[in-house]
Amino acid sequence: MLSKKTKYGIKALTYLARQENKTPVQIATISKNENISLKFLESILLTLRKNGLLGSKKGKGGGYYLLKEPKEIQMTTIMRILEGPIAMVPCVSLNFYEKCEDCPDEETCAVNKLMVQVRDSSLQIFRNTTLADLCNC
Amino acid sequence: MLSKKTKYGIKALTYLARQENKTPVQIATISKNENISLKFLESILLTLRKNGLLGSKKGKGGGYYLLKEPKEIQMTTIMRILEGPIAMVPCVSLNFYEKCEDCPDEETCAVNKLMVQVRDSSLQIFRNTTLADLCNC
DNA sequence: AATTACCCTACTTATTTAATAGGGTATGCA
DNA sequence: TGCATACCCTATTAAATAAGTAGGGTAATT
Repeated sequence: MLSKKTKYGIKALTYLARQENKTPVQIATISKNENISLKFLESILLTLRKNGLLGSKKGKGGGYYLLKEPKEIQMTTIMRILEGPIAMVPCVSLNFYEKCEDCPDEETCAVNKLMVQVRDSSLQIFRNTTLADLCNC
Repeated sequence: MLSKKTKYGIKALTYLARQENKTPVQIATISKNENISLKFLESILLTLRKNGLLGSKKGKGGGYYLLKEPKEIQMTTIMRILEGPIAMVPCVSLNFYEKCEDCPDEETCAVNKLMVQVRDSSLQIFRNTTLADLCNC
C-alpha cells in the first residue's frame, strides 16, 4: 500500500511542476489546493529538499521550488525517497537489500522468483515516467 | 511491502504443490521445513481453506492438500486472498475499490494515473504466473 | 525591525502486523 | 469405546509503522 506521505509528496511535486515560472510556492498554498495537512506536508517537503529535489527560499515571497526540470525527475527517485524500496520484499531490493531470516536459499525461493519479476516491471514504469508525464504540462 | 502472512502462504502452497501425490501434509511438517511459526501458519492455512484453495483432513494421517492442480492456481487469486488488493492505492483497485477522501477528481489525479499503470503490470505478472511456475515441478 | 515562512524536535493516536496462548472439536484406529 | 492425532477457533499482546499534532526556533526579505 502506498503511504499518504508518498501520495502527498507526488501531489505536491506535480503542483510545483505545473507552475509556469520557478517562483517559490508557499507550503500553505499547496496544502490548501491539494487538501493536505499543513504540518504533515511541511515534513514531506523538507525530506524532498534534503534529498536534493527541492530548493527553498525563506522570508516574504519564499516557498519551495523544483531544482530540476520536471522531465528530468524520474519517479524511481521520488519513490525511493518517500516510500523506500520499490521491491515488495527486501531480498529482491536493489537499493535496500536485506537477506531473509527464514529462507535458506534465495536461488530456489518461490517468493523471490516472483517478486523479482514484479520489481522489474514496476521499475520499468517508474523509470520511464517523469514528473512531466504526471502533470498535464 | 509484502506481509509475512502472504510470504508464508505462498511458501506453504508451493510446498504442497511439490508433493507427488495428494496425500495430506501436516501443518507441523510445513512449519518445520519452511521455518514458519506453527500457530501463525495454522491461521494462514485456515484462511486458504476457507477461500477454497485448500482442503483438509482431520485425525491421524490428516493435514492440508491442494484442491486444484498447481497450474490452475493463478497468483492473482493467492495474492488477493492473503495480501488483499494488488493495487497500491484503493482508488485504482479493481476488487477493493474505494474513493479517495482528498483528491477531487480521479481523472486528473497524477497519483491515480501512475498507479493504474503499476497495477496493470503487476496484474499481468500475477495472472500469467501459476503455482506450478513457482515450484520446480 | 517586523514580518513572513521555513526549520526542527517531540509527542500522540490509531492501525496493522506477527505472533502467542489456550483451549475445543472432529476423525480414525485399536 | 477411548485415545491419540491434527485440525479448528477465539482472544490477547508486543512491536512497528503511519499519520498527524503541537509548539517553538531561526533565517531571510522588505
